Amino acid sequence: MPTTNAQLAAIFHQMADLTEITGGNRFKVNAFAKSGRVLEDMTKQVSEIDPALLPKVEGIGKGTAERIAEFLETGQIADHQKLLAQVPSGLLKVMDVPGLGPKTVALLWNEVGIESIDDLKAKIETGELEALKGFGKKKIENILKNLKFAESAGDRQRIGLAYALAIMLIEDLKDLPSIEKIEYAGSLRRGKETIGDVDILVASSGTDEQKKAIFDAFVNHVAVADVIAHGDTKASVRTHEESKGMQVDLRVVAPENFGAALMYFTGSKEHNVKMRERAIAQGMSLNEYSLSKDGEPIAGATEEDVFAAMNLAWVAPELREDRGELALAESDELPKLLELADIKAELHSHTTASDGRWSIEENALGAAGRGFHTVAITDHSKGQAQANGLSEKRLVQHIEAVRKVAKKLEGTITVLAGSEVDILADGSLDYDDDLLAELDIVVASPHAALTQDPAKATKRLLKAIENPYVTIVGHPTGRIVNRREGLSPDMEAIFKAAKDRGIALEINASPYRLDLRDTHARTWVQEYGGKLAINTDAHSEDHLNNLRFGVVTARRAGATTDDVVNTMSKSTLAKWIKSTRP
DNA sequence: GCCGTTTTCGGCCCGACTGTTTTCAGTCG
Repeated sequence: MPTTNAQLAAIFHQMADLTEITGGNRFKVNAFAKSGRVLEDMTKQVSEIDPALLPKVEGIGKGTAERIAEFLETGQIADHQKLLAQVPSGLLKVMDVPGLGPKTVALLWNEVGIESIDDLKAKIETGELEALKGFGKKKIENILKNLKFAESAGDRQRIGLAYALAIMLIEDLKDLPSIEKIEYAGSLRRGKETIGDVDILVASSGTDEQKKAIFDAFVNHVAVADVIAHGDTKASVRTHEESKGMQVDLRVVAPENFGAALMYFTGSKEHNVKMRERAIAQGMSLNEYSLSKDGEPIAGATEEDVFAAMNLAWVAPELREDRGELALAESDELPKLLELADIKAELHSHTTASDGRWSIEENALGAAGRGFHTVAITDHSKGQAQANGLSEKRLVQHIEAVRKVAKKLEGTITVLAGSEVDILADGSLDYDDDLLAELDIVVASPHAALTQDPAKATKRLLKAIENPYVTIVGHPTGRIVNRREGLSPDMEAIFKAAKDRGIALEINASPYRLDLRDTHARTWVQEYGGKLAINTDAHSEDHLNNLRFGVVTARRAGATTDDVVNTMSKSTLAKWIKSTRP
């Protein structure tokens, strides 16, 4: 996300929090938060959008448009500054402590003068909090526990970790008697790159006794460190450090409610709000149990039932972000999203020649084992010395070795000799064109100088895209989820140039990368009609399992099989690669 | 503050769990 959009998004989120603490209009709070969310999702720099069109963007009205203009002109927003002046800055951190919301924080501030986390700790120590109305022993104990957690735990975790945790729990619970269905929901099901907590939903028509057994198994699971809540229909736990202390919520519902519950817990929250408003407009009401009319349930067993009863096509979870999906569902114009099984080629993978942990042949057979018709061996170029990148001389030998394996495996899988060639800081590539011409396919990726400013980054990537031998730009921004921001180039300029060249931009499927990210991929596909390449960047067999994360990211972008080069038939793919080269 | 095929004014989603309550407010998702 470009810096300005990120700054603005943060300001609007903060205005929402501050307005909440000061007891402002709660609908205004929602509106501020919505503006923040919309800004986060934008690919285009807000400064490049015609100010007259800005209020037309859903979630941004006259007020927000004016504030954005004010920020672009002066670098700050007066209303934001006014709110900041009213509320001690440390209070916002206090609100981040789980269990402490705006009402409690305001009370702590107004009644005992707590203005920061340190104040909170001190007042608990002196026992002043116990005198407050509504503050019992248990509540204070919980605050202490949550303070500790807030200090040690990170925010959201990468999807790879959350997915592994969810699958482990589901595997360990699914055979309990009376469990009819069990699925993960939440942002994990929507395929977001990071997950706040894991939601697991169970359908059961079992006895109270059997349901109790399900919850008992859950809260006593070996991965569980702490039980946060444990009721008759719902339990929440915190996991051990191996799973980064992630929170997991388990919910058990009757089978006739499973679909409505799955929708509810899959979210997003914003999508759900739109669905409920829509139900009301149609004279019905929707909750996590069913869609009902005049108090009588009319749908709930499956998601399809509920959507159909509201005259909507079923919306894939990845699209449930309140980005216009309901309008498309109403007119039955939702894209037919690509599926994991549609992927038939891996176009970016490594071997022991550079930093992979498997041979050329193991790699090729691994890809063949997944049902792929083509694999490209793309080891690192010489600039990646720490990854044992190939010198020109070694690359020539490597090409030979790949061709030998290719010949041996003829009829099993097509093996392409390629390279993941470094895009150097100035945009030149790490090998000369003469050498690149010898390869079947070139993935060009940035690896170093990932903190350069946006203007330089844009120039750098544009120069690489101009190279006639580049077929795919690999992990275009070089970001690492939750760790490194990576490049923030002018994505629109990149898209335009890549589209003109007819090359593909990669969604690197590693849960550490997911680069392009969903919002970029969405613009690339929806607005430019650009081609995506979804690659695992496999350094070993198990990395091929990451493909699912690349696919859900592409699905979040609304991508169909037509948008993704890895879904092409063998001959079409070969033709397409040729078409990108001189 | 945002929004509109019942609306440019007057609405704006819904339920479980907890802790502290003796009937409910706050938080969370």
